[in-house]
Amino acid sequence: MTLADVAARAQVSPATVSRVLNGNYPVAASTRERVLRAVDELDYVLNGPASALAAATSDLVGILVNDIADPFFGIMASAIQSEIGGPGGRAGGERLAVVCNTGGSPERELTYLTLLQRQRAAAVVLTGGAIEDAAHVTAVGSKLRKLVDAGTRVVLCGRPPAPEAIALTFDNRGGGRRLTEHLIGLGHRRLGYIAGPEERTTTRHRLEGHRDALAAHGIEDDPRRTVHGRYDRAAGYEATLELLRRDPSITAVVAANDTVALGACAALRDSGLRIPDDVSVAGFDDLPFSIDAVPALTTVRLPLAEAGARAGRIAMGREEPPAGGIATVGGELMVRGSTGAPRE
Amino acid sequence: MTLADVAARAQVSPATVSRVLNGNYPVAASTRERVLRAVDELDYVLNGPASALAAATSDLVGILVNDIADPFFGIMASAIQSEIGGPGGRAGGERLAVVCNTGGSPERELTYLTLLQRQRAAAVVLTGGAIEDAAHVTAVGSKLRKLVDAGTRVVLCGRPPAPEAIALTFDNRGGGRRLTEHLIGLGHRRLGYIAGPEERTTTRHRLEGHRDALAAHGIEDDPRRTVHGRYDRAAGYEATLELLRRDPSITAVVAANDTVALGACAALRDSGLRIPDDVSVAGFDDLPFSIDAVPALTTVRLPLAEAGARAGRIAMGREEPPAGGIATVGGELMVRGSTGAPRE
DNA sequence: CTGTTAGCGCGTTCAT
DNA sequence: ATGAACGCGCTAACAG
Repeated sequence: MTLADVAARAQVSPATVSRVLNGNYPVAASTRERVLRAVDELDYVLNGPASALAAATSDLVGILVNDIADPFFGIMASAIQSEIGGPGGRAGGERLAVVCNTGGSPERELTYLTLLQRQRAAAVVLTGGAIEDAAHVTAVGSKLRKLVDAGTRVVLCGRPPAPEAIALTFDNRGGGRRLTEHLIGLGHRRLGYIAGPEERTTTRHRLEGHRDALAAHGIEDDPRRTVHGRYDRAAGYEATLELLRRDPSITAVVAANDTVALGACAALRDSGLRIPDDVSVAGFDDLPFSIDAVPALTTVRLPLAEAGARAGRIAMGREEPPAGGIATVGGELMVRGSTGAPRE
Repeated sequence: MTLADVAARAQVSPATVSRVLNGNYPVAASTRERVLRAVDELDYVLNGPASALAAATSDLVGILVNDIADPFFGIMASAIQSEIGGPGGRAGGERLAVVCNTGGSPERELTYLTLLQRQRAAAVVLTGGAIEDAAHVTAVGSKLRKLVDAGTRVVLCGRPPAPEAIALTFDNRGGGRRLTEHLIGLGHRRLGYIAGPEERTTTRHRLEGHRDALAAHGIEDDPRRTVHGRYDRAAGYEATLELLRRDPSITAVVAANDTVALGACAALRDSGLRIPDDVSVAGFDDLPFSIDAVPALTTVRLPLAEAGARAGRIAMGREEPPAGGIATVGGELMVRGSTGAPRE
């Protein structure tokens, strides 16, 4: 079943069928009608690889995420996809917006980029924090450059800027600073910090913000009060127990994100400590479940859906990229019940 | 930059380069070495559309989900992808496992299936509940049949069986029954039920299980005690207020899933009711956050990751499909603090 | 507005 | 074990 079959049935040339299907060319209404009817009767579906080969472009758009099971990425991916999925692709049809889960692995990130390059993807959106390993940064950078050179639009969303691409970057440092300042303002002086994996930019920036705030208020940054772990609940649980072991006098725990904060809350409760009476807890991201924690979680809201939608539009060329190719998206401090004044 | 360029540099024919890259054919070790070096030096990347066209197959595998921002789907998608992503694709390389977010829209589901058909996808995995609208069921069915006929492997994961495909289906009905039986066993007689969207199979099956349990214990199924809504927190919140309005004497609320249950908890708290002292609450799925609710949520655990992994392996042909093409995956009742005996 | 022609880059015969 | 030749199905120039 090929274009030629449709053409024969509709009594036109294959080229005309192609023009009808792609809609990028004037075709007489009556002809179009006839062709579409033939397409329908034959149940014809365009051969994607063949058109991609002939046209040297494809309808595929890749979205790379670090962890698809984490709503942080799910929300962004959903927003990106909704801006891309609509009509406007080749073949009068839709684009195939597609989410690739790297699982946080540098190798898989590169593999997916290669695969998308191989498919001649129309655009690629990379989301979330990057790995800071020098070799990997170089490798990704050169991959992105090749993609850009090949005509693929590359957008970073919630990821630090890179010279090769347009970036919408989150103000993790500023958010981290304001969050810790909020706690300091409440009177806290001994704050535990649960950071994410060491090599992630998100981890580093949020931690730097925290330290900025401590320094600005003349509070010593005791390294024993910082623990690194994964961005998941179990890590938050473990890290909190470790923090309490190292220094039972802490009055607040700042977590790398909301998921980790939930683990921290569980650990505190299991240790017989009340929130926020004994220990305050703060998260980051403001994921949907954060407001349901008891007490509700103080956190920094990141406009994930808005940023994702914008990244999607830029990737589609439907919105102007920001001046200089970089835009910083700020977070908003959400003060809720999980933080309060320290015990006496 | 094409195969021919690599061939020239390696002093061999294009055919040989193709054979080295695809590894499906004997090639002298020395020749292979030379070719691979040329590939490396030229930074050559195979043209996906061209190979797919010539070979009439592609490395693309599609995973359809109803809501990518919902961890229920994220967890399954992650497991599926991890089984697919590995080596074993064409071109000695990896497969491009790709997640498509339908957002619960029938149109987008069909669109994505067409897009994957157009790309000549190697396999497609559809996850989660299906829409019961007759026209849509027919449309999807015929689409799946065409995909199967075209050589695409189609697997359903957490979705009711269809004649066109292999299915791993969740025992939603049994899980729903056991959950409600648990509450009845605690002494509850007036149970509110928050169901999902009307037209979803998951909704219907869970609700049927609930009703089975009521009937088995001679409890009248008062229709005023069932409310339908979306599978999200806000819907759970609203629905709970509605249930309380209709019948303030209910002693338990069973929710369509954990996310909805969290909304229910919030509504009960905001209404001044204690959980489980005044009203018990139960969810479904056992998503990671459910254990962090206060009190922890009684729910039915579905082995999402295991089922996803198995679906992925079947889609790759690395595991035998179940006998008869259908396997039912059971849920496990997790009794936690959110359910208890009714007040006096 | 429509038909004709010539590739797009690769896999796969068929030879050797 | 390797090379030559053909065609996969479609799009894009170029005519008309």
